[in-house]
Amino acid sequence: MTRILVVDDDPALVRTLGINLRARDYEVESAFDGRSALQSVADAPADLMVLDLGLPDIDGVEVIRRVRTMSQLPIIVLSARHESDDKVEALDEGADDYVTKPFGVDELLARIRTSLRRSAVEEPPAPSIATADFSLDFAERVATRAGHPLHLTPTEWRLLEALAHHRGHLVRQEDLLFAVWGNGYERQSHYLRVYTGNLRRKLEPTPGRPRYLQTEPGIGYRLEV
Amino acid sequence: MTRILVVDDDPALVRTLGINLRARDYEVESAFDGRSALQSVADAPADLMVLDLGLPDIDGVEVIRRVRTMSQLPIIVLSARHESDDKVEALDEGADDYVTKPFGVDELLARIRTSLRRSAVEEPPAPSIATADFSLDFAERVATRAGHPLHLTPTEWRLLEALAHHRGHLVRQEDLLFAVWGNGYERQSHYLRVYTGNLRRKLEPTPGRPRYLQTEPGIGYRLEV
DNA sequence: AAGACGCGTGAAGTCCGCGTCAAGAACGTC
DNA sequence: GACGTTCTTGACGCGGACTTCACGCGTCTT
Repeated sequence: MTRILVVDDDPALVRTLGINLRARDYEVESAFDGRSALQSVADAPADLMVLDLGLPDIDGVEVIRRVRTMSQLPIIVLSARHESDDKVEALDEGADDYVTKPFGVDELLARIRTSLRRSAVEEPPAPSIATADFSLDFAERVATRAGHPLHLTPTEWRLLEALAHHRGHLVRQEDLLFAVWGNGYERQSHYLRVYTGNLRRKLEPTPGRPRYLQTEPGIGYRLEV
Repeated sequence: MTRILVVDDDPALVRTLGINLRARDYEVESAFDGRSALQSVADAPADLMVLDLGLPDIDGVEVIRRVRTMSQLPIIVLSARHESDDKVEALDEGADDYVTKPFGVDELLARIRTSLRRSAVEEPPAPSIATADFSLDFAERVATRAGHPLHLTPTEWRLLEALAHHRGHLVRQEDLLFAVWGNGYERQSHYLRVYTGNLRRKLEPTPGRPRYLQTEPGIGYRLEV
């Protein structure tokens, strides 16, 4: 199991990021300041580190410097600042990649995959789903309905993926929005209404009476299989 | 970030090389003699090594020999014009490529890319493919279309190989780019558009409506046989 | 009972990614 | 040094995907 250490002083971001990473079958560890991040690396280094540069106690670049004295694990830096000074400095100190906030999970996941591949850690597999009415293969991106191939758009796949990883469990709107559209969209629940509608129209035998994709009003959605 | 170790006793050369490599987003480490080069490899081996054979302290070939006891990282040898004996010897000891001084930076960069690519994807050639419309023999690098020989460029072969290696499965854009163009090109999906277009024009019976090389928008491509 | 709220649906306008063409640069060959 | 091939990069059109809005309906609140 691939372990990822997320370091950020924003608890909300750490939480949503953690949920999304766990949904991809990564094992997630979190730290909210530089000190505990360093402690974590010293104790049991993860396979990859996602590090916010703006930490309360220690400067982010300094964290990188100290981590590098202990481990060569890939570091992906997050920063709200657009100044390239930080970027250059962080990369010089040994960061592997850089993502500016706000960012989409997809972008971060892609960079995580790339960094892990460079450090020769294999990525976790994606699950598949098969019901009486449809089947979904996330690795191959193939969906069938009554034996016939079914076309799903990229956004529909992303939403389904976020739901499928927590199959049987309630997924909050904010988490779905973050998983599919990235942060900064926490309030725009129109998206979810439109795309859950699309999915039900394509997957459910009776879209008006959903059997698999269920609504939890005010909270979120649940994929029941 | 890919790290390259440059070893040469000429500070001016090390400096200009460093500038050019950093401009290409490589991380550069330098050493001016064999001893510190070996030290560097022992401490934290880079992803690739550029090594001048004429070092002040240890013979270049000897450096290669000792490096090979520690690491399999690609080694590109720099040598002055006349010493062809050294070149052969260096290759025998496990160097991957050589460049004779004086050389162009572009030439060295090209060889660096090639070596990194080789070391990253050390895969056996994909097995042959034969369909109703064309046949591909990767070991022999021979393609035919309707019985007639068909010419494919090196890049087209590499792309086809990357696809054929996972035939029937979805291959992500990032993976294709990495396999064909090497590090640092993960985001330039323009290449893929051009070269998938080339391949379809040469292989598909109706390039406008691909039967074998299929697009998964936003994700990647799939070779269906 | 009336209003507020959230969800589902359809439809319009915009945007984005893909495929295509073409020109210039780089490379290898003679 | 000239030529042909290959690679790289830019521009552009097109179709599908996304975003956004308006509206109807059901449920919950007061």
